Parts: sequence; C-alpha cells; structure tokens
Amino acid sequence: MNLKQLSHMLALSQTTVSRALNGYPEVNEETRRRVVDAAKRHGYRPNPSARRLATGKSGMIGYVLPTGSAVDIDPHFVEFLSGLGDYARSHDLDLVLSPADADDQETTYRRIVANRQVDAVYISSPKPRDRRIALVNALGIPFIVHGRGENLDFDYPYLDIDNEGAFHEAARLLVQLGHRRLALINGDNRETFAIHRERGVRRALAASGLTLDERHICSVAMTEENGYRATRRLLEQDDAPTAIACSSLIMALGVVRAVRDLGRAIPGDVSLIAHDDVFPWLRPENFSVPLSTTRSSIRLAGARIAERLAARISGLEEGARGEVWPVDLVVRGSVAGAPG
Amino acid sequence: MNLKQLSHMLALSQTTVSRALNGYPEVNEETRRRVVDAAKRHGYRPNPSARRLATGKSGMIGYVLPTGSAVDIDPHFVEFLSGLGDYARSHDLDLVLSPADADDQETTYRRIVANRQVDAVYISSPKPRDRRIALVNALGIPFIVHGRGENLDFDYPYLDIDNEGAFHEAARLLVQLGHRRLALINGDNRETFAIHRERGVRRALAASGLTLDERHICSVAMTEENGYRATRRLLEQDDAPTAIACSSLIMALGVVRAVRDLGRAIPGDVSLIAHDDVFPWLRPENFSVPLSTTRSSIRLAGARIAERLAARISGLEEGARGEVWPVDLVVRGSVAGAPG
DNA sequence: AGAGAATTCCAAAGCGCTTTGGCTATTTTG
DNA sequence: CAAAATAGCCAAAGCGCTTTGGAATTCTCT
Repeated sequence: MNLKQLSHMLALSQTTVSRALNGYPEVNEETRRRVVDAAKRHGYRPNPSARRLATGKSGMIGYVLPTGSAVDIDPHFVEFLSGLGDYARSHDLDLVLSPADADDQETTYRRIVANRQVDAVYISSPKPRDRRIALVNALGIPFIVHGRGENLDFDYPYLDIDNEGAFHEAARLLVQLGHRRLALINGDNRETFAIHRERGVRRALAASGLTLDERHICSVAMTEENGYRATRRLLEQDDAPTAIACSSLIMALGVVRAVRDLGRAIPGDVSLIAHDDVFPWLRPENFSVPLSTTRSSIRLAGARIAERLAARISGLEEGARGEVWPVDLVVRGSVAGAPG
Repeated sequence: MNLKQLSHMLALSQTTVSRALNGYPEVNEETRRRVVDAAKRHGYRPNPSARRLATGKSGMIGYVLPTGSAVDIDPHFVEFLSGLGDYARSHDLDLVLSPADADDQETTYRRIVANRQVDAVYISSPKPRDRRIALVNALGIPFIVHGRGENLDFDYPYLDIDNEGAFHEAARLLVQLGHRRLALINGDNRETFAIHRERGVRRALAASGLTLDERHICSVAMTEENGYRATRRLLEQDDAPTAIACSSLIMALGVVRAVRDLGRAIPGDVSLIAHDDVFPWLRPENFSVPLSTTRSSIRLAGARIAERLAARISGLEEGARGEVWPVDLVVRGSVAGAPG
C-alpha cells in the first residue's frame, strides 16, 4: 500500500493525503480524520526510503564505531546502548552503527553526513582536543558528546558526569580517614574522563598539602588484568599507597585479587574506591568486601542523550548546552582509616 | 556532485555513467575508465537514499534490539559487535539497531522488512521454537541465526558453537577425575544454548551411569550475583556437588567468591569449569585459580556472521546451511580429582 | 453585493538514482 | 554482399514521497 493507492482509494490527491498524515494545517479536520482512519485501517506506512529522498531526514541516529583487530569495544557501550535503546524505541528512532577504522574515523563521519544517512550523531570517549568534535561541529549535523573535550575554542552540546568532583570526593574521604599516600588506577589518560578524575584526586590531596606521587598513578586499559598488574606494582613499592582510587569495577576485580595475592587485606591494609557505571551483571555490593564507589548510571546517560538528540533533530534544543551530572559517592566496607 | 552533474560534465548520459560505475558490461572499457576516473577525481558518491529508493537495497544489515527497563543487554553483545564491525567496515556495510519492546519484536521485524530498511538481519539468543526464526524466514529477508532453534519444521541458516559437545567434554573430564556429583550453573534455560549445554552434561554423566540431580542444576541470568547465589545453594546442600560446570565467566566470578566464602577451595573441594566467550577484559587464566574453560570466541562468530550475511545478500550463499563450530576445552588449575 | 481573505484541495515538479526499451553504428555470418 | 548479430550509447520512465505554486470554493466585512 503506497501513497498513490491510498489517495486514489480516498479520491483525494497525494498532496492532501500526505499533508493530512503529516499534520499540516491546510487540510479539513473532517478530511484528516478520514485519511488517518483509512491509513490505519489499511496499514499504510510511508516508505522511508522515499521520504528520506524527498526530505533528507532519515529518522536514525548514528554512531561511528571504531573497529580494528586491535580495538576492543568498551563493555560500557552495551549499557549505554540499553539506555539509548529504551528511549529510541518509544520514539521510533533507529540507531545506525557505522564501523570505521579506528585511525580514520573522519572519512566515515564525512560520509554519513554527506549521504544524510542519519539525522544526528553522538560521540563518546572524547579526548581533550578531540578532532571528531570539531569535525561534526563543522559539518553541521546535530550532535551531542557523551563526555567532554577540553581546550576547544568553541562550545558544543554535551552530557558528562562530574568525574573531577566524584574523584575529588573519593580522595577527600580517603584523606580524611588519614591516608597520606593515595594511588590512582585510571583509564587511558588520553581520554578526558581520566584527566578529570586525576585532577579531582590531585585537588583533594593538594587541599591537605599532599601530592599524588607519579609512581602512584597508572593509566591503562580498563581490564581485570591491568587492575591486577597495576596494584601489584603499586603495593610492591617502598612507599606503597594505603588507598587506591580505581576507574572501573572491572579493574577493581583485579585490584582485589592482587591485594589478596600479596597477603594484604581490604580495608585493613589498603582502602579501595572504584567508579561504578552500574552494570547489571557486576555489582559493587557483591564484592568480597563491599566496594565503595562513585556511582553514575551510564544507562541513564544513554537515555538522556537519545532524548536530547531527538530534541535537537526536531529543533527543540539548540545551542551548546553542556550538562554535567553529579556523581554519588557510596561508602561501603572497602574503606577504613589508614593503617598504623 | 550528483549523477546528473557528473554525466553532464562527461557529455554522457546518466545511464551510461551509472552503468560504467556499477560495472555493467554494455559500456566501452575506454569510456568506463574515463567515468571512473572523473568520479574519483570529483569525489562523486551515489546518494544512498536515491539508490535505495530505486533498487530497494540499503547496504545495511539489521538487528532487532530487545529493550525495556527490565531488559539488560548481554555484555557478550559488544564482543559480537566487534567482530561484526571488523568485517562490516571492510565491506562498507552499516549496522542498524532497531530497538523493540522485548515482548513484541514481531512488529519491528515486519516493519524493517516491509520498509526494506536493511538487506539482511541476524538473530541472536534463539529459543528452541523461536518465533523470530519462522517470522523472518516467512518474510523472505536474508538472515542468519547466531545459535540455533530446535524442533522447527523447516531448515534455516545458522552459525552455532557446539555447546553440547563442549559441556559434554567438560563433564566427561570431571567424571574421569572421579567426580560423581556434578552441578550445572546455566544461563536462562529457555534459550537453546543452555538446553544444549545441559544435554551435554547429562550425556556425559549417563555414559558413566550417573545422572544430573535436579537440585544440582541452576538456570539463571548470567550475573556475578546469580553465580554466587547458585553456588551457595549448591554447596550448602547435603549431597553437595564436587564439581561445577558454569555457563559464563561472569557467573564464575560469583562461584569463586561463594566457594571462598564457604571456606572451601578450588580445586581442592570443588572443581570448576566455565564457558569462556573470550572477553578482552576478563580472562580465565587470571582468576585466582586459573580457570578451566570451554572456549569459543564470540568475536570471531560476529565476523563470520557478517561475512555470511554479505554472501547471502549478494546471492553467493543460498540454502539453509548450518555451521557448527567446535569448542576448545582448555584445562587449567581449577580442576582436580574428586575430594576424599 | 462585491472585494478581499481564508480555507481546502490539486497537479506537477522535484529528490537522485536504476533500468527498460530502443536507436545507431559496427562486426560477424552465411 | 545482404542479413543478422553485437556493441555502445541514450531518452525517459519509474521508485514513493514531499512541497511548490496555484485554483476553486467559502467566508468576512463593508
């Protein structure tokens, strides 16, 4: 059933039927009812390819997916996706993932914009002067950054959590508990979130006249194994830290294992706070010693980003609004006063 | 730059330019060279919306993503996606995720097929008589199932791993080591993979005149917490099992924690074998006691499915070929002879 | 009553591509 | 050498929608 048939059936022009269906004002309410009714009865659905060709709108939001045999997609992505999907479903949006060589995403961005394949895109895991942000900004497609860049000479819309604040709070708590030597097991420090977290820790330490020893800071891919290795290296130093802030629950698994392997205890010998993105399948309260966390649901962020993208597409949101979510500090058994 | 402009520039008709570019035979090689050359020089790229409207082909593969606030997307998905993306990238395929109410995916399947939004789809986590398989089969869109149905009265193309064989081997090893009471901590037993794994365990036990006690079998969502709970329940029974087969590494984390909480040891008191889908961020050899696993890279499966979908789209693959991959049994420290 | 405004509808022109059917040279064949 | 086949190209007709630019009718107001 296409527009031609439907309009013929109603003895109306395609114009009128189209307008009736798309809510244009210049059509009699009575007529509109007839049209809408008939459309529903016959299950008419406008062909999206045709509509897209005519309007340039696709009803899809895009994401450029960095791939390559050496590239691992972050497991956080799936949680983010859950949230995005929740919103997208109820608003008839589809999501298109365009795989791109991790070292050349620009080509892909240009392509999907030039081809009008999607109405908006989002960007995740931004680095401080992320080229992608400037690129999509210049290309003029609606977008939102999940996270933030830094030192960019223009504004842009983003949604981020207060990483600095979160790790500031975490570190401040540890300092208050008497810890003097903190360590930070961080994610890839080319990414902004990691930089912000480090900044938060440093600021908290500085407030008490302390500093973050360079040897007490690790920046690695967020795997269990790296968490383990980092912790061993930290705890086998002369001036081993007595408290660790850790950027992910998965790494925290490795931290816990390493501490145990070394015959130390949490929180007796070392306190631990990790960031929790809220996975359904791994919960901090279920660690052998319940884990204190800075918590922020990445899933909710996904839903919010979808919502804002939809708003931007339809022109309801404009400008370069940045949105920063506060992060909860949830204290559980893994922190205690500094040992002896 | 569109076709009209390009052909005008070359003093050729749109027909000829189009044919030259798409490799049709009825165009002089010399002319084709000129066209291809000019197209490249001017960076001409056919507008996909127009092409799609004309041909009905979209160059995308689809996946219906079950969503809902109570629905958690499996973290395996992201690994699968990595593989799919690897292949898709090098073949200019995009992936469109269509979020659907988990309880009504049919509507979405019908929509994406009717709208010709994608050229092919894949289906994951199938149940034995999965409605989706019959549906897409009837709708006539190219598809491949990742996993298998069961008791379906028609054939269809799929890619699966030998779940039954894998768990058969695992259980057989445990029996050979003297274990008489095995337990199975399985995924949702409405899904085929879980059924197959249980079948494998039962078959191995039966071969030695043993059976799988109903109280020794758990079927739960694959989270760390559920692994923990299941293990506690198992080990606190009178006739506690001395060996556990477990359907995921994530659950295995919970198993290990529970065993430790109960003051038991792996493999001294209980042997453990888990299935490993090969996550980059959690590796069995890094468990406190290195974990024996049945291993199969879900990422490779993703790449293979993309490859086969592409083949089906272009007509290179036809019919209902089922492909079953063998699974490696990797023995590490977590298994030992049955205690006492 | 008649001019002007508003309402309601339509024909036709895109959007940019593929494909059908046909037309002219050139080559091959009996 | 005429007839038939082939090569190479083109004009135009879709694909199914939106939107422009009227046209016809009805309403409003002096």
